[in-house]
Amino acid sequence: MEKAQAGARGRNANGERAERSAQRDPERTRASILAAATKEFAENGMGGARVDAIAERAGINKRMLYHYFGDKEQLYLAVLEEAYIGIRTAEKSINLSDLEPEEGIAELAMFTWRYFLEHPEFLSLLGTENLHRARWLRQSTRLKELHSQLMGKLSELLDRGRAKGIFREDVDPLHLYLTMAALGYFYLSNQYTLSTIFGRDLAERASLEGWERHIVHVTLASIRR
Amino acid sequence: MEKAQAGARGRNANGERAERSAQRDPERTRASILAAATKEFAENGMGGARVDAIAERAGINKRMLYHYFGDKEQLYLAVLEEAYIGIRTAEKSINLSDLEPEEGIAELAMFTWRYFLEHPEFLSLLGTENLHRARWLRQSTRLKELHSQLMGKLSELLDRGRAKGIFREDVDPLHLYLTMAALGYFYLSNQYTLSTIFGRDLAERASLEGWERHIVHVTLASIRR
DNA sequence: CTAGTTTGTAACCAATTAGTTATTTATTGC
DNA sequence: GCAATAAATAACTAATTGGTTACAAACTAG
Repeated sequence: MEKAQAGARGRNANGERAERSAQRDPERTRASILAAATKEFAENGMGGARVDAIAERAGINKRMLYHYFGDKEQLYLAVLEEAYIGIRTAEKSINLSDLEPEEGIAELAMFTWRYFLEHPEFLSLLGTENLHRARWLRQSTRLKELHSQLMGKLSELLDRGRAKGIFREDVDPLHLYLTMAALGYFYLSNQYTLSTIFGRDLAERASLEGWERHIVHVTLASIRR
Repeated sequence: MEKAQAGARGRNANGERAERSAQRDPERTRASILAAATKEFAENGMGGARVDAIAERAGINKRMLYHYFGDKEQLYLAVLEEAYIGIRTAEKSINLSDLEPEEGIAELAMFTWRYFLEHPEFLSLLGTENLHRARWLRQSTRLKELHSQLMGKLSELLDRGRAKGIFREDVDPLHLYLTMAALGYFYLSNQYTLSTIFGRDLAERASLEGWERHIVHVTLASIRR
């Protein structure tokens, strides 16, 4: 091509950013690298992911990937951090304090299940990261505070249920969260081997709906007095 | 080295195999390749595992690996099949028919948990295989019959408990197995990220024992009338 | 004892891979 | 308008990787 078109460039009358030039757009480039990397790492793991494949999926030159993220490992960590921020941010938006304790627990259990169902790449990334014993996650500083909020919410629901006399005295909020998460995570992340060896398609709509009800049932049964 | 020592070779007086030559021993070579491959695939996944690393771990020449197993993918499938045979074989040895229904379920839940705890490589292999949507497991023919036995055992326990009036009417044996497996699998396979984000070491002895009790409690609570 | 087969080794190869260099083009602060 | 800087491309490289070739030693059947 020759010179740039005068069309979509610079700032508009209000001094705000106009729509970016088709030729240069750092934010969009960065975002598309991150999105492409999320897919590639989720599908192939850290060891199986290919930097060239990420560049191609993102429609950018490989050099840009190193420009924005340093190297493959830092890119992977950025992907992982963004994935955690995604679920914890979505969690924030559910309001549990208006609900009865049992309803609140059920709501959180269903939220977790549905989030896992709609974000298979999150599950894959967790699997990959654990394969490597949290080697990269442990380097991340800015994640821990995200999780104390979740524990706080659960503790509050448990306290209210205990005061009402409907929940057991000795429920550990971490155990409760792990129970809900385990039931959703295992079913979805292992659906391929499970469907194969048990000869039942776990991805069918009816099976998925049945498992959601099962999760709520098991979770509540485990904490009721 | 020069000529072979006459020492440990050929057959003994009874015509049986004597202890193998130090120089040639196909069975031992094959077994050590399989053991080394199990470790390498479990630690690094299919994409991250290195054929050279397997050969080195096994203390054999890489050529032998191709001689016995064809290529990397067939070796991986052999590792996976052996891992499944391992757990299903161990399961066979527990006798549930002498136990009361509740005890039987508890026994199976504890067995599953302990097997997972003692065979982390099995969990890793499942994770890797599911990352690839059971691509290799689906090619395996000889695995399905292994699993119908397990379902049979569970159905029998559930029937007896239902007849006794202590279990609910509508329990799906597959759901029951998935519940026990999910609680063990998730805790162990995700222990590294979970310990990191929640700031609690899930591998501590007391935590592990607490989780075993939790699994039994949740499993039984979910099926009791 | 010997020819054929199996088990084993060492060195090699073509393809792939993470990361770089050299260079050009667009954008921005002054 | 213009120098400085940021964004982008294409081509390259050194190391690694899965798989192979050529060859040698050990075992077995007749």
